[in-house]
Amino acid sequence: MLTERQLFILQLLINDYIQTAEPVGSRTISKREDVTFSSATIRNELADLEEMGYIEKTHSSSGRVPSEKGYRFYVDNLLSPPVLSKNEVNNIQSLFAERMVEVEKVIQQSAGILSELTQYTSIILGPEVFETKLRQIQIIPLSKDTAVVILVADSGHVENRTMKIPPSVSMSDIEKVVNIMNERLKDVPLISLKSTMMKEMATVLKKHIENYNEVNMMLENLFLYTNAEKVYYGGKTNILTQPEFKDINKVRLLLNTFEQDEVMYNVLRPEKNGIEVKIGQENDLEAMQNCSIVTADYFIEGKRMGSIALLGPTRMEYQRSMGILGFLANDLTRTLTDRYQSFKHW
Amino acid sequence: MLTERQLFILQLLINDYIQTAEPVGSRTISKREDVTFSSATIRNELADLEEMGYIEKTHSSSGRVPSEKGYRFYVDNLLSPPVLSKNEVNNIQSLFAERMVEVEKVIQQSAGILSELTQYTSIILGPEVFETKLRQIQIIPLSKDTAVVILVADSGHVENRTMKIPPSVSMSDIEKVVNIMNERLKDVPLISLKSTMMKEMATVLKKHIENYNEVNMMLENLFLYTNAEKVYYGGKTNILTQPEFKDINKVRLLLNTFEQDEVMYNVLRPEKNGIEVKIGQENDLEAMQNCSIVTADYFIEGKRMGSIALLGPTRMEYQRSMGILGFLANDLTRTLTDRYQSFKHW
DNA sequence: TTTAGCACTCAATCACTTAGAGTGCTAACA
DNA sequence: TGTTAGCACTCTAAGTGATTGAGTGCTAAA
Repeated sequence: MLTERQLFILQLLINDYIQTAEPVGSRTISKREDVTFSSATIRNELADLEEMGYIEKTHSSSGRVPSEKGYRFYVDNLLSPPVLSKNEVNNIQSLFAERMVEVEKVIQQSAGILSELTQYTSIILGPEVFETKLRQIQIIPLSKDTAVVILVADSGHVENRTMKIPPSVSMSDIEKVVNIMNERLKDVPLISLKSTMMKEMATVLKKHIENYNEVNMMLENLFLYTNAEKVYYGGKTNILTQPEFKDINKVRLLLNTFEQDEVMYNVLRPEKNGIEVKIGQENDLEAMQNCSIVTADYFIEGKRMGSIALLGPTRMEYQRSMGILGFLANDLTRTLTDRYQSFKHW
Repeated sequence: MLTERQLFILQLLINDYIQTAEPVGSRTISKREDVTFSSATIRNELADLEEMGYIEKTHSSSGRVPSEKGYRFYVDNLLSPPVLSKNEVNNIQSLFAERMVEVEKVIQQSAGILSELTQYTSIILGPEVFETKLRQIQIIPLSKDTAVVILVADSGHVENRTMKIPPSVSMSDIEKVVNIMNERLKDVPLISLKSTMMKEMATVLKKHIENYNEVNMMLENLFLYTNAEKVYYGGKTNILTQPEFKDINKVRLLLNTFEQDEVMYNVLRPEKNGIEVKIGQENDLEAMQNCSIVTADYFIEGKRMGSIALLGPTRMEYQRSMGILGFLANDLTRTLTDRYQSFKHW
């Protein structure tokens, strides 16, 4: 168990290190005005804290640096509830005051604000297709053997893909299929479009359509990609300003990871509700083992729709980051729920 | 005027420097088996070449490095017509053999291949809206005051935006507007949609629509953004492996530039036809003044549709890059023209 | 005109020193 | 018994000087 004083010293040390990125020595701590005991006492305490694994030395005569265990303890036990500055609150609220029409834009802007306020990299996972439902499906022919299929979701999200039409399938068949789809698939969640289609439509299609097999193949291809959520970034290169990223190879590794959406999905899919912090090695990805990620979820009508995150060095301003992130997640939840209800109850 | 031998030496020097990234000395050159004269002779020649500004020293007793003038001369006069290896040709052609349906995908894959073959960063400017024409316009209501507008171009390109509908405008009005638009705006190039609309539709609209002013405002907003071409990247971080990018600030500057599409449009819009090379300071952007860019255009039915580019250090493998780029531009032109014709003559 | 030879320059590297920040330990003190 | 002053010790960072080697420019001879 840690004594009061050890807690205090650990807190001071981590705060100092977060600011300076330099190992913190006993003298530095003792010079603070709210510290009454001497550097020698602090040395003793530091030795104990080190023995317990909360702090480390970079070399035998260096100051101390928080270990990951130390950060974990700090985040779990030593943070006071975050207070946002007026400026920060204004910044965020003026964003939502704008009442932008497009969800994509709201999210992109949120990412921008997050990274601007924190100087870290912000990552937002767009609303999951999970909950959005099909509003309408349309097919527009482009040439004798290609057409564009357009799916409109009730969230206003539009997806389109170009597809090849086998020669054996006639345009009137296609029209029939589309009509049937619009009847049967309306309000089906995008995510289960494929399975619902296979179940619900097979018999109907067989009855009305000549070339059932070709059509079926075509439709299978159409819904092949569960077109996953988009990942939005703000301040992608902000993280490069951190001294821990002077090594260009780390940078490359990280930036490459950013490009792989599938990988990022997993990074952002939090394991528990609320604000979650992953510190250093707690991240599975090699590229992120010098980083910490703070994630929060946003909701629509109480259902989790996506998440927003801040990526910084392990030496991250956790308190402030968590505060800003939580606040924005709330506003995002409120805004999107409002909007969704206006769509739904229409 | 340069003598034969000076040309030869300059060529050797640049080739060597492109490979090694190290200043080249007279001895290094003299050791090559196709060099018959001594290092002392080469020193004299190097001194002359330096005086003429084709090469530089990094310090008073260092080997020589090509100047930008030197690279320029090299590119303009010393390159033999590029020969692609079988492997390279196969790689590129197997890409186009796939016959992907979506233009976006073709382009994305091209970017991938380019960066893989060259280890530089590839940048492709998607087909310009310039030549593609409107095929159909659709409006799908989302709630009582919002709707999604979908524009489908004859290239298969789909654009959509969500818009607010003023309360004074009725759904039937909207339908009328859409009908009129589909009549009048079909086959109008996307780029001139707005102006054509203003000219052609004003009188018709006034006649048929009650709230002409509101509707007009709405439409103006709709076409406000000339939704510009997309920029595709391959190997965004490849350039970081080059030794000239060990400075993290240069990296940041460059990567930030990549994020700004509008800036990149100008980078990629070439001044003349054919394969163009911009070396170092010839680039306007500060972030790219250590870089060279090779650009080539691709065409549809003889009309320029976009460009593809390779970004590397000034010490770039110009000959190979130009070869690969030109070859791919050709194939892209062929593929897209084929496809476009199948759309157009349908 | 070419080349061998030589003096000279400079960056890079290594060994060495010094300064300073930090530690751990011990002994004295409250 | 907990705290602190004092001191020896450690290690890094920064600076100095010597050495090496790759390179140059110049000169004089072939």
